[in-house]
Amino acid sequence: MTRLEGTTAPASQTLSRGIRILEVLADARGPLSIDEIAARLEVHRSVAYRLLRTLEDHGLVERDAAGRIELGARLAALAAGVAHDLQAEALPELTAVAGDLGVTCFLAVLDHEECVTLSSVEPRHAVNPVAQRPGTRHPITRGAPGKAILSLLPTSSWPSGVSPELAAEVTDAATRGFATSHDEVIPSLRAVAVPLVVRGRGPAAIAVVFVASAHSDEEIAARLTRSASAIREALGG
Amino acid sequence: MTRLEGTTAPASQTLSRGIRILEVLADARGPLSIDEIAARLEVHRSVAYRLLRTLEDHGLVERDAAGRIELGARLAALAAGVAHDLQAEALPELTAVAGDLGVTCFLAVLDHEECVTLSSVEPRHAVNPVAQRPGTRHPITRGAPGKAILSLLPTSSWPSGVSPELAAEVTDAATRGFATSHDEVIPSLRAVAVPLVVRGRGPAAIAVVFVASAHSDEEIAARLTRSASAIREALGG
DNA sequence: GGAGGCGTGTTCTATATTCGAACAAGCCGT
DNA sequence: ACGGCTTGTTCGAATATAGAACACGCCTCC
Repeated sequence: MTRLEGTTAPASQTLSRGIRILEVLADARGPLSIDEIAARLEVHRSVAYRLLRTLEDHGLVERDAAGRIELGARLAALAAGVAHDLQAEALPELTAVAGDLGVTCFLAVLDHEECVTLSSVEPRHAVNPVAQRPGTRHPITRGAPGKAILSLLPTSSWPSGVSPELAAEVTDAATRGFATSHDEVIPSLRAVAVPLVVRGRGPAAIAVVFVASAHSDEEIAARLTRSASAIREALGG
Repeated sequence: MTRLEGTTAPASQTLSRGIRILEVLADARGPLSIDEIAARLEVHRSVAYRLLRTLEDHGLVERDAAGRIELGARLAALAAGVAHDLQAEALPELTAVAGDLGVTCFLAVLDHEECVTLSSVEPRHAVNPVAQRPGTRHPITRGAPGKAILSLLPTSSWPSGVSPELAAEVTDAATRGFATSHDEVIPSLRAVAVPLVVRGRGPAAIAVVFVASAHSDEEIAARLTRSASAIREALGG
């Protein structure tokens, strides 16, 4: 097979296909047969078979009772290593905020043009536990944490298609020091987020989501800012 | 390079090396230079470079401010797809248990001979928030969730080197329906775990950890068993 | 009972892909 | 300016991979 993109950038075809298997499996949200995987990758079955064997050897995929393929638990162990020090320092703070304010509190980081939740802590009787599971992704242009991160970036690296309203909102967030969202990602949910910059690490944010809160946005933001400072100082940045 | 294991099992060398990069990075718990990665893999620098480029294209690794390599946030998104339905159904139950009993509650699954935490919910003011982060791994022979999972397996698939004491404890757990641990994984912490079997999926467990609890082990186990049943029924198995 | 579909797993050779050396170039300290 | 440390690029050789064809087990449906 001829490399498709082979103009300037050398890349490993085999590795890329292996990773695409993981992406396809994550996208499918359920087990897939080898043939289905091969069809989605547009490769021969024997190729998919050999790649899957290798992935299975490393625990990145597993087989269910029917012999079909699904993502392996080892991936969770790998993901725990993402921004390890940041997660370790943030988790106690997330827990404290969730407890103090009675809301879901989470840590999100920038990934290309998306905002990915790394850690999340729910208060007792969370309103929507599934909403902010680790791994949740949203475009950086939607939601409080995305806008908080956007307020850290120079406009030159903003994604294309940012509306004037959003731009105004982000500059507003930059001056206030926090971003909010209302009915933006999940209906009837509100969120408050503050940016978090740690030395040598990409832009991040800590945020809370809730249906209703006894506190004002400013009070919540002040609490989050305190935690963000604590995390930043713990990591020496 | 000659394939080392090439007796009966064909495997992809390139993909395997790419995955080993991720393992090395997770193990290092911090950013690594390309040369360091190449040295640990025992491959030429240019090989590591091309593999890293591919991993970076897919967002599985990123570069920090100094140009060094670390695990990418996209991994967290992939990990969210591991046992997706199980995690989705379990999370509300974990939250309820953590709130009701005031202890950390988590979901763990079997991965080869290890027990991997997938989801975890902390109560307010958790005693040791870092202990049960998603991705935490322990040998299946240590800790309450491991022993609960062990009690589901036939002795033929037990790991080698199970002591008579452990065997007795596991059979005891099988009859009682729950396993416990005390000072076993983390000093001065106790844990209670119940096994969780879902149709077409590998053995799992839900568990709690605490320094002290107002409830007896049996009461906690009964509460966990209720949640396990609810999860199992929600997944139709 | 046997044909036929659908699934996994194996073997094989040509060739495209990968390997790995040698080279180029930036950055920072002394 | 000089070494030492990086990252990034080029290119031929050769090896690991791609993909076809085949073998097998397990269903269903005629």
